[in-house]
Amino acid sequence: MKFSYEYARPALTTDCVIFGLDEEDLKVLLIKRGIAPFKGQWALPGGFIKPGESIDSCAKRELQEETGLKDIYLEQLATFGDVNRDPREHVITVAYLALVNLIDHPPTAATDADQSAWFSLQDLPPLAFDHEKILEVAQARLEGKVRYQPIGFELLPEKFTLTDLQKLYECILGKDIDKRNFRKKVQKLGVLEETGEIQQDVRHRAARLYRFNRESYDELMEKGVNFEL
Amino acid sequence: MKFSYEYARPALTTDCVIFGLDEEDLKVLLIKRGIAPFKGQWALPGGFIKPGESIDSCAKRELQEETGLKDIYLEQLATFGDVNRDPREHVITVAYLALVNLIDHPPTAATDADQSAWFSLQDLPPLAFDHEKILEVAQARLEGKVRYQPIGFELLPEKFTLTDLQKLYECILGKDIDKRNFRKKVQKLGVLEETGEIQQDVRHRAARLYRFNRESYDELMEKGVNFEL
DNA sequence: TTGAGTTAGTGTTTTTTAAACACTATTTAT
DNA sequence: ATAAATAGTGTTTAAAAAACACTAACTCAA
Repeated sequence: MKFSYEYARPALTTDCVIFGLDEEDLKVLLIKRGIAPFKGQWALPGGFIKPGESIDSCAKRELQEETGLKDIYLEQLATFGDVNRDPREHVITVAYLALVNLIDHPPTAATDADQSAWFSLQDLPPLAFDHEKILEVAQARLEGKVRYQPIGFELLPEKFTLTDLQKLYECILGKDIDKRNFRKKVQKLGVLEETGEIQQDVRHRAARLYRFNRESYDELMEKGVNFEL
Repeated sequence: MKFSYEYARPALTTDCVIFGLDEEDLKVLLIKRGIAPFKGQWALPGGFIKPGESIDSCAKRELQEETGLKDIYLEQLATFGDVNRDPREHVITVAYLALVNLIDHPPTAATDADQSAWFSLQDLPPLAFDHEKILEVAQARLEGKVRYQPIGFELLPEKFTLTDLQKLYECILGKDIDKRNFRKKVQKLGVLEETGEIQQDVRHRAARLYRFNRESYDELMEKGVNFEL
């Protein structure tokens, strides 16, 4: 008990909503809590901010410690500060939104004994704290984001087919998209380049593989797009 | 020094970027700091969170204490937590975005000796802390917001002309808009109703006065609009 | 009272974008 | 050879956005 203050201070944590695309499905990474409160329940990865640490660094550190993920897309989502969101005391959490592709970044086991697992958004367990609320906000953000920013880079592997990309949008928006219109629109963005390669080991006609052009992609990320579908 | 913790805790504040529309111009409300650090400099209104207070309540309370404004539109903007943003110690601030119309809510003097004043966004003094950064983020949010949500209710007086509304959009977007196209588009939203009244005391043809229909407005606010201009 | 000044108010055409829609091509597996 | 699976490709129609200029109503001053 070395740190004393004149007034009570709420504790501060970061939590991270990590979305990943797994073949067909948009998933979120959860960890099973090893300690109370909510011991044994699933929760968003996160933890307390350390002295001298910025909130961004805290989010990155916790992400790596608890999931092994690093150098992935991370943006601040919102801050949740209801007085009773943590049964122990007033804990305020800054939530982050992370996107990752599961092929290039398979998450490893957590450093502490917590288990981690990917859950489909349609099939979630009950979550600790107010993490269901946070997850809802994250989903809404992702759905909005997709309409004015390109979003594939973070969720897809380096090389992907146009069908992969379309499925990504269909997952996030939760609706079917016309194949021809989608391709027209996405090609017009000018962020895709053909690799010249095609799919291997598929038992049907192989699709062409594309990659993103990093420069055009970042430019679009900056200035925004209107990508209604 | 009654409150002790095992680990150091950053202090927590809220700050508020309050935009107001003043005749022709979008303005932001600043207060002159009465105490160190940055004594005598202009800053966003805000202050420390109190024990047992949620961050939303803190923002509302500070807003009223420092500017007299209450019951105005307020949304969470983002949280700023760089270690050195406050010279005293690590202070994390949750920033809020507020919108207010200056006619119906003339802000009163602050409760403490701080002065407050409206500044045009084109003509800002140097700000305390990282408040310039926060203001930038707020402007960007406002500019984005305007494209998918109706926004006039909070910034305009109860009755207003179509030209008032157009000027509001021109201020926020920083560009001229075609009068006929604007009117077509805004009328099609279905949130305006004629009051039957016209402007008084103008030295030219008087314009019709409109008001928002609260229900349709809130509905649009909920489900979003595409309002590119 | 007349004319100059000021802002209000109003439609049409053209261009662009979105939406709807179905068949052929290529490869694998049997 | 053929059935099964997915890839790939254009055109037509409908809707939305953009460009564009004049008349109307009122005030003020000569």
